[in-house]
Amino acid sequence: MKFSVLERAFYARPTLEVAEDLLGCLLVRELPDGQQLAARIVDLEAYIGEEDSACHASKGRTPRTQVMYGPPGHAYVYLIYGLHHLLNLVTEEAGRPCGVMLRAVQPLHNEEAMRALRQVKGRNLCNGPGKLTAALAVNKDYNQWDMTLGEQLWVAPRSEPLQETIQRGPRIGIDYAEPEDREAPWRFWLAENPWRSLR
DNA sequence: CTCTCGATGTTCT
DNA sequence: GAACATCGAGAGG
Repeated sequence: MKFSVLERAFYARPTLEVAEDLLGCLLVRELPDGQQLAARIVDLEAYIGEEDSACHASKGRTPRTQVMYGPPGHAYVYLIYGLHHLLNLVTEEAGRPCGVMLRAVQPLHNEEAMRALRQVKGRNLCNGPGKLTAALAVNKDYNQWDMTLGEQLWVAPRSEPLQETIQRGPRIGIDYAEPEDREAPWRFWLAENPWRSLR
């Protein structure tokens, strides 16, 4: 199976545009043993710059947020609650700290291998931001990874036009943010897709 | 089905 | 020392 690669120009656009266009695209993972896994992106959230109080970069440039200030098309992976890795894709031009966090994916290719990595039944496999990283063996070693290389971890364009309609609403789990940012409809998902995140 | 709670490590105060 | 872009187990309805 050969998957093509979204190039850097795709990510170097306004974050909300990138977020919408990423829905239905394929997150592709190549394991050390050569196995390829692929899953459709069905649920995600945008985090938009220092002025977005929900964005990690709202605290400014730190060792942790450094990668968001770098060029687009790189991965921002961090550990949350000491347990779960979350995967973001850096967007917009270098110097502007923005990104998209992946919340849920739908297994498309080699689901058995994902189940081997994460032993659960049903849609529990990857319908949450911490679940999908486990199912695809993504951890903080992939922080700053260049997603345009087309090796180990990358995103491929939609294999066919979107059938589902796109829905949007407020982001999840950001109670600490300012009300206007908490309410901003910067989460996008595919309507009625059973693989989307539960919350 | 719902709710509550504990786990665990990094970051920032 | 608190907070954290979460998850799963266990209790109860």
